[in-house]
This record gives sequence, C-alpha cells and structure tokens, in this order.
Amino acid sequence: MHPAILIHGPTASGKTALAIEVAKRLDGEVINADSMQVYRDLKVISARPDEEEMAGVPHHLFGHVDAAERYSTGQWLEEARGRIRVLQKQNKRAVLVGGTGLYLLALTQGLSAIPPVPEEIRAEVRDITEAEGAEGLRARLAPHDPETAERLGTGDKQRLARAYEIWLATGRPITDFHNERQPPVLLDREWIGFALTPPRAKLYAKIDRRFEGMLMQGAMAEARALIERDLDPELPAMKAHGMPWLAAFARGEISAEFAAENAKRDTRRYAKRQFTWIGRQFPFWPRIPGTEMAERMRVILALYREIDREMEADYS
RNA sequence: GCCCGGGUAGCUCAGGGGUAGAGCAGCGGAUUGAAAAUCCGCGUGUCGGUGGUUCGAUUCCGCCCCCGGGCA
Repeated sequence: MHPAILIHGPTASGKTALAIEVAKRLDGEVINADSMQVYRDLKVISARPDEEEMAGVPHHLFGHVDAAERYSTGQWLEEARGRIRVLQKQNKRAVLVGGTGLYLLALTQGLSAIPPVPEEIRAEVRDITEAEGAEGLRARLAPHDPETAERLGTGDKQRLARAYEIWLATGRPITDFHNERQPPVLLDREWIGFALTPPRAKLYAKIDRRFEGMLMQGAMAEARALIERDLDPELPAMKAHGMPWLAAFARGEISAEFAAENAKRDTRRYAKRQFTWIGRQFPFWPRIPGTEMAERMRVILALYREIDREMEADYS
C-alpha cells in the first residue's frame, strides 16, 4: 500500500495546482480537504479547480454538496475514508489537499465518536444562541458540564452551543466523548503531510490579486445566484470569504470597493490563522517555503521516496 | 522664489517641555462534526533631519529637506 500524501498550506498558496502535479506524477487521485470547495454553488468563490485544471486526474469530494446543507467534519471524514480505502485497494496514491486543518487533523489523529445530534435540537440551540448569546449558553451548560463551561473562551458561542447540544442530545458532557478518540483513518506510516509556508507578504499580495481575479471570473454572478436562493445567512456556504460582503453589496448597502477590501482582509486573516494552525497543530510536517512548482515537487518527491520504495523516478 | 498649512505607528490622524495615543491595517494564541467557522490577547514608533535653549525637547527657537495649497 502506498502512503497517502497530504498537502496543506494557507489559502492562495498554490495547493491545488501542486496537488494535481503530484497526482499526475505519482499515479494518484486528488481528494478535497477544504470545507468550502465541497459546495456545488461555490466554484469561483472557493477557488475550486476547473475542468481544464483537473483534466486527466480524478478528483473527489469537490462541489458535491448543496449550499443549503450544513456539511460537517464528521461527514467529510467518512466520505474521505471511503475514497481513501478504494484507492488503497486499487494500489493508487491518495493526494489529500485543502486548507481546512481540522479535516486533516481528524484524518490523522482521529475524531471522537459522537452520535449525530437531531436537527430539532440543533435548531433549538441555534435559537437559544441568538436569543441569549454566549453567556446564556454558558449558564445553561454549567450545571451539566461545568468543565467545558469553565474552559471555553468568553464569547465562544459556537463551541458553547456545540457542547450544549451534545448535552441535550446525549445527556453526557462533551468532554466524555473528547476523552476517547476513534482510531484515525490514516495510521502513522500510512501518510506524509507537507505544509506550504510561502513568505507572508508575498502571499497577502497574491490573496488580494486573486480576489480581483475572482471578480473578473464571475464571483459576483455566483454570489447573486446564491443570494437568490434566499438561504439562511448562517449556513456555512454563506460564510465563505467574500460572500457576506458581496451580499451586502448586492443589497446596495456598501460599495464594491468596500466589499472587495473586506473580502480580501478576511482572507488575509484566515491565512494568518492557518499559519498558526500549521505551527501548532502540524509541527512535524515538512515545510515547503519555496513558491515554485519545480522546487516544491523536488522536496515532495525526495521525501516521499524515503517512505515509498515502489517509487521510481526523480522530478526533472 | 515668496507666503501659508503639514511632516507623529504600515495607513488616516490626535496630542503636547518630563521619551506618545486612537481607528483601520497588522501581529501572537486557542482550535474534536458550522473550522473560509468561532473566540482570546497585543501598540508594533529614531514623533522628517540637524544645530540651539533647557536639568530634560517629539513639543520652544534657527537652518535644511520633503509634501500639499496659494502668489508670482
């Protein structure tokens, strides 16, 4: 069995093109590990690879989810597991690529086995969150799960809501579940991960340029189509970088320039958080600071060869 | 060339004889089924340069440089 190749890095660092090149070179197939590229309605806005780029390389878990769905880490993990197992049987190499660090962490470290929470409970907790905020949730949670109520940050309503819905659904504190992880999909010797770490100033400039490019490729039309569906603005797909601002522009509330500035800024801040994630969550993944394809390929192939004896040629 | 106004954080600016703040940008951190999410924390500075007055100058004075505007 060939080890899987995981490629992570901040947004706009060139992961997509690199993954395709790696897959071509190693007889592999690409599996998406990006929480926004799964949504069918977000093609331009999520920088999903187009037909031309994907040509000749099978791609999985791209654009297969409707924007009305609340996709989750757990769902992704199960879908990824399925694709990886098939590729393993076919003796092909899986190339997992994406900026969603949590997905890759779940894949390699395992996730806790938490039963799905019924939609009625989730909806109820969303209402409570809106009405009472973080402190309301904390007060409700404290009697049942004092440890979590104490631990979570002041305004962290999302995690407080999650902990509270777990309590409502199972009658147990979320920490009970967190204390026991399921074995990961990929065991220690079944994968190698690479982190792209381009110079920050260069990346930020790229992010700004890329957003301008998205606008020219029809990001606004894509946003309008989504807005016309009149979906809940709290849905994950509606929170993709740029979406809230493009929506505000579409409603005539802000100028195009202001929308673009904010979209770029949100994306830059996200990239910064991804750098933090790489540094803290993936401290042992080899770094690839270079930005050129050939250079990146050389690093990956050289290190990959060490763990996969069946590999043949050098990259030239 | 002359007359005004202004050079303070990356940007826009406030302040004022005891080495300095605000907004935005940015930086650091957390991260277990919404993670492109959700949070927590942090001013990051030759106060244009150079002489002088002063115990002490970013602040006052002189000269120089730069940027606006006006008059020629």
